[in-house]
Amino acid sequence: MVETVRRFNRTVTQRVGALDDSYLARDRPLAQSRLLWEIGPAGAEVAALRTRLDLDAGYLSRLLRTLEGAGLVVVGPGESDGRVRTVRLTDAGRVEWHLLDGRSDELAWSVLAPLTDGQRARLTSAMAEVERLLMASLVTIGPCHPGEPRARACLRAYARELAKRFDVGFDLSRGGVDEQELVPPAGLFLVATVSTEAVGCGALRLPPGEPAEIKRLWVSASVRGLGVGRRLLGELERHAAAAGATSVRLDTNRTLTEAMRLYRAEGYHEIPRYNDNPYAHHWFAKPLC
Amino acid sequence: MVETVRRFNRTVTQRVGALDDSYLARDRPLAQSRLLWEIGPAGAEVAALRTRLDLDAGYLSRLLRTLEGAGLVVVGPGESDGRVRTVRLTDAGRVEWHLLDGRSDELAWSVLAPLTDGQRARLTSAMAEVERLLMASLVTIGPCHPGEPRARACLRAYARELAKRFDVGFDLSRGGVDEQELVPPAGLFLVATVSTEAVGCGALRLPPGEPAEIKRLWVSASVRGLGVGRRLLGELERHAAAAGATSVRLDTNRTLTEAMRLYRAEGYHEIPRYNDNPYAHHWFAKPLC
DNA sequence: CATGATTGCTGACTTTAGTCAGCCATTTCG
DNA sequence: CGAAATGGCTGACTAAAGTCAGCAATCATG
Repeated sequence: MVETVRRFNRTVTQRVGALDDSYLARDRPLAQSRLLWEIGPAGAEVAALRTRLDLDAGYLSRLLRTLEGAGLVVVGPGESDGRVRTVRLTDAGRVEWHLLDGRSDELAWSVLAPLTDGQRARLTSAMAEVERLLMASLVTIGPCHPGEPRARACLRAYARELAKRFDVGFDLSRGGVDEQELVPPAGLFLVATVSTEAVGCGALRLPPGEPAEIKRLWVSASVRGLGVGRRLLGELERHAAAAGATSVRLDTNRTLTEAMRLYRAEGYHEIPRYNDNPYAHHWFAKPLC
Repeated sequence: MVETVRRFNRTVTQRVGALDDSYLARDRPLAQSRLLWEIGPAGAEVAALRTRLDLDAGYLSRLLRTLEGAGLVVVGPGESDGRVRTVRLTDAGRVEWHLLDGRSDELAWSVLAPLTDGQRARLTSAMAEVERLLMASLVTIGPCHPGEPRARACLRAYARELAKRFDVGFDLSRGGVDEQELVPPAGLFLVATVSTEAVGCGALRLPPGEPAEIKRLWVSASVRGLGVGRRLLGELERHAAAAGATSVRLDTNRTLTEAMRLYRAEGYHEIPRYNDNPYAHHWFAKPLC
């Protein structure tokens, strides 16, 4: 199995990667093309680009200056936060972007073209499988101080999503969870990351004299369905058990049906209301062995 | 389908590629590590490294000088051809190579580790499938003057292989094929390549007044079983038909059983001896529609 | 043995990529 | 309000990657 993975890494990653890069880097340096592509017709925030492409702030700034100099993008002030700047493609930039997009299509087609129909179907389904499983295995889960940027990014995304899904909106500060409660030994905050991007989180409170409680369980849409939520939940439970808890409990909103499915599948059962969280409709608990 | 291939290229190629590179490039620059790895415990010829890694001759030379300076390799004279130099790892180089090898194993295992047994099995079989089909689709077939380096490399490999397989050895010059006969309009020489490496060839003679003849059909062991021989044969037949030939014929040695299987599968039937090729035991022909 | 092709090496570059410290503007928090 | 944190920009770097022309050794061939 290890041998298969190694062969795959060697041939596929190297060869296809090189081909891909050479297609992208035809008119301008690779980093510029990649950045231009990543900005996209919808525009993007500079901070988001930095984490997605894992670039040094100075280097990114310089790249943006070059693209701006070439008349391909404009960097303007952010919408809500004046420090976060947003990049948009100009008309010329949009033309370039479509050119890159076309090349990407062309490259993809050149892979499919020499194959028979049957081979094509087998190749694409195998590719989808590899991508899915690889993504799942590239997710690493580890503890993180809730004040760290990665944790903050998760909590922001968590709040943004709940605000969108709840009929009444959502305000993180009304959750009644103090940051200090999520630092060992009083609790734990876990973050799931893919390369440098945070794609999920989960928190555990260990209030003395009360059962352990799970809060802030969130998984980014980009990795949903790969078992990340399950892994986060399991890690939190393991930590709670190690700290001596005999059970964990949690609350949830009626709109979060996937979450409730997960809880039930993992052995949680519904219990009566145990707090006055204004956003909660259901309360669950699970005994720890 | 195109969308699937694009997603695959984007996520897998980028992310795994970057991870792979960061593992390799821990103690020394990436290019040096890659080169060291490619040399391997068995050593390699400089010319072979250049085509495999697609490097500039000057750059490669410099990289070798650096590795030599670090006491990891020794560059010595070639065996048969005094111009082609061979690189071998020193004891220190072998240690480094094993370190890289170990890291590669480690990386592969880190991909498998977070998955369940079932997921692992699915991932590795999907990887093998992708690799196979991708390799097949990255093979490009095109005409090439038989004097070009790529063609010469193929013919050398062809001769080397036949010399190994025939009981009586093999001498290309006794084949009775003149280079000029394989240049349009008198004939055709096709080469199959993956990125810059030649992995197969096939030749067509169109002697006036005689049936067309296929010669020098060879496929590198690295891509055998992916239909490259079939594609080469088909291209040659198509060219022969376009040139007005109504049939093609060829001869082969009794030790080349896979080749004979291919010929029969493609509609060739055995015919009586039509030439005095000292290496031939069987003669085949196929009518062209 | 003279000639031309092949192979590799070296010097002298240019371009890309990446890093780090310091600065300023904006926002958040006490 | 002031202090601290955050986000981005610039200058001044270093290192790596890649290119090109010219040279020397070796080999194939007439």
